[in-house]
Amino acid sequence: MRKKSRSFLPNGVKLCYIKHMGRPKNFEREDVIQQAMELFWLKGYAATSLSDLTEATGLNKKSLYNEFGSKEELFNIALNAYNQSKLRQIELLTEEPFGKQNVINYLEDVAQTSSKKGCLMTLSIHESELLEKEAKLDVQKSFKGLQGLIFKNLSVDYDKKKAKSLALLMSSMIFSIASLGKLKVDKKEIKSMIKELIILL
Amino acid sequence: MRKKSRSFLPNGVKLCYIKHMGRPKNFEREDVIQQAMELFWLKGYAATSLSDLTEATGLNKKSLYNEFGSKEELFNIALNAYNQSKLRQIELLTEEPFGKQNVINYLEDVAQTSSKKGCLMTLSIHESELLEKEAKLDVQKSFKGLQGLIFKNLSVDYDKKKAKSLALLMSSMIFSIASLGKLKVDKKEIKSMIKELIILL
DNA sequence: GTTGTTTTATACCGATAGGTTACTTACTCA
DNA sequence: TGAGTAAGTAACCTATCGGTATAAAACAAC
Repeated sequence: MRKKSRSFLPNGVKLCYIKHMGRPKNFEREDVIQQAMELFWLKGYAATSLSDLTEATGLNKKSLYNEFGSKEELFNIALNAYNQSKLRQIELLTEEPFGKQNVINYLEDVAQTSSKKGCLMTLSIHESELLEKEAKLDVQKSFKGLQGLIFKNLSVDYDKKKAKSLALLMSSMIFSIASLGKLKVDKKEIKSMIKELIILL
Repeated sequence: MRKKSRSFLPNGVKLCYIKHMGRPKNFEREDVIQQAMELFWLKGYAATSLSDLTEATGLNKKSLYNEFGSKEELFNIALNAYNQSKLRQIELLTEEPFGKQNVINYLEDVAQTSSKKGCLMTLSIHESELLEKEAKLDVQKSFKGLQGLIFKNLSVDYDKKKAKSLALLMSSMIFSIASLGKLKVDKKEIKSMIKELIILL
């Protein structure tokens, strides 16, 4: 009888099986997010259609909507994943001791990893007229976060006013680099450019 | 008789009247281009629909197509007009004598005129995956032109290698500034930022 | 095997995209 | 005035947009 086999559980409590009921999904959520991210990154939000997404991910529309709710929500999730993927780079700005060397390391890494695909966050900023508040706030917050971290590092070496201006300059270099990437400017040239910039520090 | 009144013309040559035949247009081509430009500038190519364009310009679809051929062609023309409108700024880089002061003047003007709408060229770069060759080449050419002019000015004060890197840095600031504009960063901050940058020169 | 649950495939929805057709209107020319 | 021409209007075209309804398929529990 069932009662015997579950007698170790309190009344009303059921076993929670790892395997869920119903037909199993035949996709990995993280993979799908990754693929969607690549697509949005390449084409932007407006120009990426549901057909593009279903084609790239292998999922059909219904499954996409079951999993993510809407194109917009999927975009927000993808944008988030993109920002997460940049965390390693950002962490260069949290190394002890704080100071301008962290900023130099960060900028050199950004130049080194610059891509011909540009940068999803930069793209989103320019598309922001189409996006809902959530995505707008996301990019706003991401950039402010970066700017703040750079400011914190530069505050060690400069007075507040100068640190602020320099932080804006250094943080906004991600936009320059993203655009140069899209323009297929050689990575070597971008690195030389950054070399010149960090003379300021 | 006609012959008498046109006797001063050679045979087979007709008077070319300023007024053209048929119903006159009730729009100014330049105005329409301007309005289209503003719209593309605000929303980007992909997100600007024909309805948006007809609404903003007052022209109906047929007239738009008669005049400009297609959405893509209109965009190319608008992008061109945008670049033309930036010529005054660019001319700061052709003042005699050539030298870094020209670049400083240019950058300060770019900062001064930075807009919350960003920059149509920068937006187009990030949308370039959607655009046909013509628009791509246009932005490519525009940027190379700017970069070349800045290089020419900096070559007066620096050796070739340094001038090249500095030129890339200074020219790509238009992308940073455009993005900061879209992020609603205060113009005053942008100007302070540029103040810091030109210390390099 | 039956029942319940979840995912999948397919077909469909109204709305809108970019673009065109057919016709009317407004002008020049003679 | 009437013929010729260019521009404007509105209805229409097909394709695709983001999003859904329905039902078959694949699993767990029993």
